[in-house]
Amino acid sequence: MLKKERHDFIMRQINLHNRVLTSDLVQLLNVSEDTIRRDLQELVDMGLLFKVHGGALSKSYHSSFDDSTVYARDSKIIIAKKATNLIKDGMVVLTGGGTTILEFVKQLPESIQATFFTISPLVAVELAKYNNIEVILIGGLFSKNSQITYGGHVITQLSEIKADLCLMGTSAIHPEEGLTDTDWEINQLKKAMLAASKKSAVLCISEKLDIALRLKVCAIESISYLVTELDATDEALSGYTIKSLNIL
Amino acid sequence: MLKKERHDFIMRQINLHNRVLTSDLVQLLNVSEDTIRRDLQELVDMGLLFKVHGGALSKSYHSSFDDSTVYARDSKIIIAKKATNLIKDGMVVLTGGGTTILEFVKQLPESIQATFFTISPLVAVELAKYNNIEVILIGGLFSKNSQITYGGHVITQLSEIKADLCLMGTSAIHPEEGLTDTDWEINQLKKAMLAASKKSAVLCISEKLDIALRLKVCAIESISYLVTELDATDEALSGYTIKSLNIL
DNA sequence: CGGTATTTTGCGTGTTTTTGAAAGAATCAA
DNA sequence: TTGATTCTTTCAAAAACACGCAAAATACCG
Repeated sequence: MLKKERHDFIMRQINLHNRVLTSDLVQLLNVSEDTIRRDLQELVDMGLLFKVHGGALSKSYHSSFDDSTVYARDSKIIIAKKATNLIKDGMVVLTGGGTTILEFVKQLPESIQATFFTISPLVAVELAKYNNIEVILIGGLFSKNSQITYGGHVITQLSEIKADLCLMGTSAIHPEEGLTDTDWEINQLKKAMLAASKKSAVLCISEKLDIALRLKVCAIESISYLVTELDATDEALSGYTIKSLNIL
Repeated sequence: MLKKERHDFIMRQINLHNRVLTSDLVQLLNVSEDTIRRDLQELVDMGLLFKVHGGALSKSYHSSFDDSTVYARDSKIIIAKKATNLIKDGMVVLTGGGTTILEFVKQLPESIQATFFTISPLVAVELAKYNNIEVILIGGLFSKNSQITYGGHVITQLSEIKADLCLMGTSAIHPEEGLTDTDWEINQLKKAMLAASKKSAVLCISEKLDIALRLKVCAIESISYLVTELDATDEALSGYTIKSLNIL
């Protein structure tokens, strides 16, 4: 393999994952550590990446440090990590959009092997960084507010698929009223997503608990998993302890 | 074997595999290393390939490399600005993906009112920033390399729409060979996109001119506009001056 | 046809680039 | 702190390279 091709390979890895480990590259490219180190140094000299102990980072990663703008990011990371346990190799998963789902994708283990359907372009792009995940983006009208596809076309396509698990963020959840929403289109969409999956998991930060909005998506009996940043035994979750709903 | 034959042979190898090793050529062509080196140098001087230690690479191969810094960004901005003149209020536009298209979107006037179909999630997200643009994302399998949707589902949907203008980036364009590509799926996709539009514009940085790859998309007669960073009267564009093709 | 210029090619020589190994310093994680 | 990993520096061998030269082939011209 030519040096230029190695550089190319490394840059592709960087652009894909925003980071790269020296040791991984040694294995993948089958050359000595020294060669990789020299390659990385040359790429640094060209100003294409950023070297750290153990590997290298994307230059743009440095600037994307303003992830702090994501509201309640710490909580969402906890939720995301818990949710990754639901994904097993070989699964077919359907996901919505939103920052929590996006965080969930980032927390997935590197080696996971699965098929993901999603209505969120941003989630699709993030999922594409995993080698063993097949990504199918469901197309349709693109919503400027929620950055997901919606509308009749999306719902038609959802009716044609059957996933093992549906992962969605939530606007509001309530023990009696179940999942609720304010937007008619989003409401329809969520119903269609639930109908397209055998099981469903709702990712929900604790402050959205015990709230009911105008439009009902489904009862909490229709949900299989509720994932919050709280401990499963937490007082605030007592209203949700029914047999069909796993809290984690 | 004549020199010209060797050159042709080398170029065929390059277009086929995107790369070639000096040592391989020595064996295949049964000449000395020096001869091969001289051949490669001459092809470089003609601007047909890219020489590296150990062999040579295709000029278009170069493209996947600099995604982070966006290769030849200045040129792409010039192209993008020119291309925005093609968009009129009320138009239905179909776009592909790639950094040039993305730059084009960023250069659009704030007030533009139009409908955009796209196979690129990133383009969709960028388009969504415009209030008066309706965005329809065409869904399907998501390609990790090119960050666009592809496959049979995309092509089926493309067959159902009719746009006024199709905007696409390009891997290679040649006066006789027309638009060409190396990837079968992308090739099919581009054909479908062209078929779905009344007119078509190709955005192309000058270094992709006069290159022919393995798979043909269409003849240059099928293209309505060719947008490069060069002046329309530039020498390098002389081979493309046919009646049906507007150069800008 | 003969003689001269030009091109092409291969070879020898010396230089540069690339790569891996070794040794010791620096860094990290527990 | 201690042990393990990772880094840096230095060195050596192999591969690839550039340059000049000369033989062979080809083209050109009177």
